[in-house]
Amino acid sequence: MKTKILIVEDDPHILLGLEEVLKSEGYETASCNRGDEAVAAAVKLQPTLIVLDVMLPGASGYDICKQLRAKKISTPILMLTAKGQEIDKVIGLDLGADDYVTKPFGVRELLARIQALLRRTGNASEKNYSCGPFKIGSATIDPKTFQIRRGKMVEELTAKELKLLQIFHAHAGEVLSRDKLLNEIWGYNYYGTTRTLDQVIVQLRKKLGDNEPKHLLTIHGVGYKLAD
Amino acid sequence: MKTKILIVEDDPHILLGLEEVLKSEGYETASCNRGDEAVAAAVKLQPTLIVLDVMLPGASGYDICKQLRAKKISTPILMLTAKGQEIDKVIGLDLGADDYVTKPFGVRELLARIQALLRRTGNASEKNYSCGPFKIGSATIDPKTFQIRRGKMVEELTAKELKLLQIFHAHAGEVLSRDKLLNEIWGYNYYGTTRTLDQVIVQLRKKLGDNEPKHLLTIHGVGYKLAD
DNA sequence: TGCAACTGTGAATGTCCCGTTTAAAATTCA
DNA sequence: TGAATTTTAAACGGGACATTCACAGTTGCA
Repeated sequence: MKTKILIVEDDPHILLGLEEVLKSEGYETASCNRGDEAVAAAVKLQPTLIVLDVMLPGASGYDICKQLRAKKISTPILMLTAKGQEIDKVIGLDLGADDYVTKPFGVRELLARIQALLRRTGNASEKNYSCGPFKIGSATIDPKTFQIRRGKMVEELTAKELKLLQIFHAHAGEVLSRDKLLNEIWGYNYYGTTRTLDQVIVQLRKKLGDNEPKHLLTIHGVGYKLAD
Repeated sequence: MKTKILIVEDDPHILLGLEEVLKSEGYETASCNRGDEAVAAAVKLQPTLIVLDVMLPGASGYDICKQLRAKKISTPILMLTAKGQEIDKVIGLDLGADDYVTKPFGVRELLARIQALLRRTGNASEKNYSCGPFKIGSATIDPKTFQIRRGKMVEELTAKELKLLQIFHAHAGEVLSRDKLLNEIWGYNYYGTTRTLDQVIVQLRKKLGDNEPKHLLTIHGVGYKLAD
């Protein structure tokens, strides 16, 4: 089944652009250019995801968010906000939007966020990372408890550490570039240094007892790979 | 291969500053100070990324964006805009710029954004070649894991070794000149000796178990070719 | 056959990437 | 708010890989 995206946007220029881009990516699109019709459209069309402008005739994006959540509709919402608009309110739990993009935004960023959102909410075409325990070398990782066990040693994992382990596990044996890992874990607009990743690797090698290293291998100039 | 950045900027002050900064960061730079020459320059120079001022003599940054995208050139574009310029609606969708920085901007911010842009546009150098395993003689090469297997022998490949193998495989049977190989792997302005290539060939023959040699054949005075 | 140009290869050198430590900043939690 | 934890940043040394060197071996051609 195709993923259906509802776009609520009054500027015809942007709307057309969005539709074109999303269609070219294989999404099915529907649109709505008035705020006061958006809720009805969402109910009727049952989209997988909603892209919602904040400034709209009829009703603001904020209102729509609230109304949808009030109706117990939990469709993921990606907000479009202009720079300077108060975004604090948008992402908070009180409104229920799941992510936001500030205009002007790049096509790639938008797509990345849509994908991320779909993935997070479990509607992704790609697989989610499993929640069951798995092993790396002699260590057992349990995503549910954020713990890593090795013999009788038990240690806690941080969110980033766990995620990195899950990615490695899902792509066991494959070489994963630093860039790819950074994108996967830190998101598509992370402006930090690439050394941050090393730090997590260091911690993981310690917790895995991987001193040689035998499991988290460095591929010089490229990235890392997991060898069981 | 060095990352090449094309700077399109008419203010010589800013241009020089940008060039200096980017060069000191290890980027290769090219520049263009007229809008109406920018598209041609981008086509000719094939930069990895374009830094594009909005206000330009000849043609505006907006136009250049459009023209490039119309030509299906998807080089990532970082826009330079003055404060107050109306970029909101235009920059993102219908124009296809990927990010922007408002003047005056800090060097750190600019560099961070360039890095982020390069990262998220996935500048993996070996992206063009297929990712599935392939065979050369009795050896199996797996690009995903950077490994070469021959019977029960498994060895690791370096990035350059893998890339060279992929090129040979993509042009199996063809004679590839040293110059062509050097250009493909080291980039179009590499001033090193041609002996560097030989060294990689030596390593590969070892890892392929190609002693005679039977697979990586030397074409005297020209280059090499792969015979399966 | 002999010369000149080209190539193979081990070893020396150089360069840049990564590992690691330390500390600061951000975040969480009490 | 302040302590504890997590995340990010900066700095530096070691080491892996890339490159060059030197010389022997090979090829092509007159």
